[in-house]
Amino acid sequence: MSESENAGSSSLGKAIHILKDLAENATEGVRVIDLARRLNLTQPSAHRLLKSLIAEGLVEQMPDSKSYRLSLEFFSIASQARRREGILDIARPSLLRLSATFNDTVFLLVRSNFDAICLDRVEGPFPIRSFTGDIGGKVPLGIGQGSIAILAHLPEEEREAIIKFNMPRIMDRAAIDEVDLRIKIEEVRRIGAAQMNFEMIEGMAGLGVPVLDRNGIAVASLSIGTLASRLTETRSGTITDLLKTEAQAISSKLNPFDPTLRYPASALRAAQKS
Amino acid sequence: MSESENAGSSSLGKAIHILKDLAENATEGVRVIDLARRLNLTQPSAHRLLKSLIAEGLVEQMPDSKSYRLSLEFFSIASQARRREGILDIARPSLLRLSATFNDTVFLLVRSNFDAICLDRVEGPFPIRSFTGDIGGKVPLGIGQGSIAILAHLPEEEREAIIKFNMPRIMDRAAIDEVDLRIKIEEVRRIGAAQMNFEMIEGMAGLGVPVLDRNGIAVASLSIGTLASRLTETRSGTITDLLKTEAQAISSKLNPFDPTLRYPASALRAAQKS
DNA sequence: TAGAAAAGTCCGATATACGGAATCTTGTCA
DNA sequence: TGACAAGATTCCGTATATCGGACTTTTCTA
Repeated sequence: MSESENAGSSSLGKAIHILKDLAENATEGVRVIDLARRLNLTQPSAHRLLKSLIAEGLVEQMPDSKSYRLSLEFFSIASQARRREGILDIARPSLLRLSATFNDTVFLLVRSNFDAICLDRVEGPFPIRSFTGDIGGKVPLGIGQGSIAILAHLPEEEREAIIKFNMPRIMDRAAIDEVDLRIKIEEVRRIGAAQMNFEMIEGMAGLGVPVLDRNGIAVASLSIGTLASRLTETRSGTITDLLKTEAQAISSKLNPFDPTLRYPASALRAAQKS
Repeated sequence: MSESENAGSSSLGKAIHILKDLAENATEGVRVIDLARRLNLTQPSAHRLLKSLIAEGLVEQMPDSKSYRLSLEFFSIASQARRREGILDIARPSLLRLSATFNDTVFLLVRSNFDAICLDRVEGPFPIRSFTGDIGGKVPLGIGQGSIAILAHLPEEEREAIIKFNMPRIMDRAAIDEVDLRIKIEEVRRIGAAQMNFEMIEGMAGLGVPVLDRNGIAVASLSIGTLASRLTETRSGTITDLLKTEAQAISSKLNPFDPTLRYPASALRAAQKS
């Protein structure tokens, strides 16, 4: 809020802010008044917009309470965006193979502005916690091995801009400062993989490699999440090799005419939110 | 189009129609002019709305061509809607167990208006094709075993309304008429599971059971998708039993205060689209 | 059961979205 | 390669959809 000049005006902008707010409170549902207060809307406006969103099927009112929440229809519509990149179908066999081989959970992350988004994951038998969480989960570039693997393999100029923008968000969520991050990135660039160095989540460990496009720029990453105790010195070498092999296989199948995920312009707008 | 009175007016409505159109053409991307023609918009309007959607981060313009497509940000936002029901986390262990036991792909479908939406799936080693497809996929209630399992265990009045509305959509996608469907539903109600009777997809077979709430009304279904050759007479009995056991386990863990997925009012609006 | 808080509705003023026309850009064919 | 066509983008005066204050109805709470 505060000095946002023309961002939230226009009914469309407000409606989208409502959707984002509902997403953040997806489990409990949201009352009109709280929504209005949070987004600086009048009650009538909030109500009217919610009605419109319901008419379009993106929102529904919870049967018992009066609260509103996102509809599954909305989820279903947006899920189509996942197919956007051919990479989902290309990578899935690799994920299945890797998960079966390691007996661990494997992630496919792709870059989206200043974040990495989990496009797919195949679960191993061990329960794990990760920064990205489930499919659709988002994490700033720089947090987590899969995410760092991408960040480290972006063009320098872009990488610098991302570090600058993300550093506060990173320090907010993980006990790393900029020096740590830069050392880590250098190491990742050297060995072509992000190895678990410090446990960012208690008891958890990860290992990620970038998926590069024809220009050597990262568009995605393959990573595993596992118990720290399972990522021994001896295992991690083999795991890295296998991840790299699959990443290479995916790279070679990517449509060379598929645009890489670059967002020169929208960087501005992303800076506004969050 | 045609006699839509106030549905598509209001910039919000138009913007949402754009999002839906972009979702349908997620892989290729969409040109302004095609969008405008399909949605009966003027070119400037389409363009202006797209710009607004880009400003909000829901849409992005493809770097090489001028085409527009949904952003991953949009996908990430909507993914939160998946957590809406506690059922996702409750059911996941069951899915993992079942998939490991059968060596086949297991689906969790939930009801959404006249459709079933795939909330989760765990893949087995055999490549399969299904009506619902991947997570987020949608199929009319009445097509596919998991979907029929839900339909068969809804209150009679609601079921009739759904059959009436869905029949054209069903005949459009599967070689079934209303008599077939009603016979099938009776059978499913009798044995509490939707067994593969006719191959709706060449070479594929499925088997689904409903997940009931405290009132005995279906809120979801567990189903497996497999090669027809793998669903032998002897296997299907055991599979049905295991599915039922897990479905029962899920039912008992569902929060009894969680509202069931009923949509009495929004049925109207759903009838307008599609 | 009364009082308060939230939900939902109405309506006139006005800010905002609309689309025709003009301009710029991209693609195509001779 | 140049010139034409189709599409993308911008401009701007006008019509209209949106806005919020005030009001009614419903739900919560003590």
